[in-house]
Amino acid sequence: MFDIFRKYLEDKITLTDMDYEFIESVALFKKLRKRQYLLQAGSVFRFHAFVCKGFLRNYYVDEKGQEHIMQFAPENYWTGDFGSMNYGLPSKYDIDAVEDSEILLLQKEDFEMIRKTIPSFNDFVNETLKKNALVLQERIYANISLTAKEKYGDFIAKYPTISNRVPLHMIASYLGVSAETLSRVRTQSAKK
Amino acid sequence: MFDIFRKYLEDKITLTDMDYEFIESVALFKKLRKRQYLLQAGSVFRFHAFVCKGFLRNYYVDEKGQEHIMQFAPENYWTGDFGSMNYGLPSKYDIDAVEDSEILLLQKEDFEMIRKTIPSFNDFVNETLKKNALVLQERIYANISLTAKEKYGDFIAKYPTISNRVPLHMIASYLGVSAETLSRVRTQSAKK
DNA sequence: GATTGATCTTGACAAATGTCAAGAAATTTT
DNA sequence: AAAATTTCTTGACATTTGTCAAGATCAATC
Repeated sequence: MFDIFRKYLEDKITLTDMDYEFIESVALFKKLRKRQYLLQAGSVFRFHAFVCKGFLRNYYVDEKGQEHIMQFAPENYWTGDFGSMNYGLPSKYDIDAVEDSEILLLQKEDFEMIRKTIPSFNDFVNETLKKNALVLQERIYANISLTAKEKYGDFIAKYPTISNRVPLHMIASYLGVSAETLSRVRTQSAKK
Repeated sequence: MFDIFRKYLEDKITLTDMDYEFIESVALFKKLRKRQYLLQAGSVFRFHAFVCKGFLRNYYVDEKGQEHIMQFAPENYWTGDFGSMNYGLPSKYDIDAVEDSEILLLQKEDFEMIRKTIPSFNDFVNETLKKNALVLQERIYANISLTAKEKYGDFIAKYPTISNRVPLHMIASYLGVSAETLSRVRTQSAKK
């Protein structure tokens, strides 16, 4: 399972074998069956989670019991909870597996240690955080500017592979639109 | 003007006088009158901008000419455009002054240099990026989950000082709601 | 302090989206 | 293969939100 993570890193930065050995020595691995939780709201989560295989989702359940999907995390994506990680607070989010998955976990402290001792890893983290900010920004733009139809179009254009892998109601939840509206929007688009 | 920035940094990290001297030596300063642009869509912007005084907004103008506010930046906030900065692309956003403002600018290269030579500054950048991600996440949550009324309540609860400083139609634009709806929502809330 | 421009409110109506419910279709489990 | 579960679609209707237009209020400028 570590191979996948190593390949991911090799694609971004150059590390020595020793670096990799160290990272591997502190990495934890976890297999999740479909629908199994990686994190349940209410508990503290102090890991950086990297998806080697499968598909996770990060979502919030409101008082009415409605799920609001904050993030989709397929292979080669990171997930977790910055809030819980940084402030040691109980998480407000659930993370579970949409498909059977294999996850690599790095404890906050180990991750920080790696970041501080390997400059190129630090740059990579920085870069990743900036890219993440860009992605979030684009999502905000879509949220505040587009119609339901446009949101759906934007989503499948940006994430064709994700939209094939998850049920429509999850995309609806991610976009902040009802599943019925999304279903209508889609058949309407297909007609043209 | 540098004093303000120095105070801001002193509050977060400990640097030597030499560090500050170096930072000051590369910093640029800019005064903006109300409505003046710091950045116009179409041009490349390779600065980190820190607001010492005043109030900026970062927004997108769509094909229909509608403004969509991506960020409010009052004193002690950073603004800029990650996309343009990192990829050297023409910006899609406008940034202008909502009030007369004083801005400190750090060129991308200088900023990177500071980050790489001063470890605590690097940690600070990292920390700031993570906090930024949290803020964006919360905004996404509000966008996909709340009604117009709840969005407004959430906004004034989170940003009481901002909501007093900007016209209602800008808050509406930030929230992705029409100004009329927001006006109604507000009088309706006041009645109760 | 008169004028101008910006901001805010309100009404009437239109359009978009949500809700509820039921059944069809597809997928998974047994 | 049958049963169970999940997903998707569709209709009818309610609700929310947007649009357009007009006037009122407020603030800035000369």
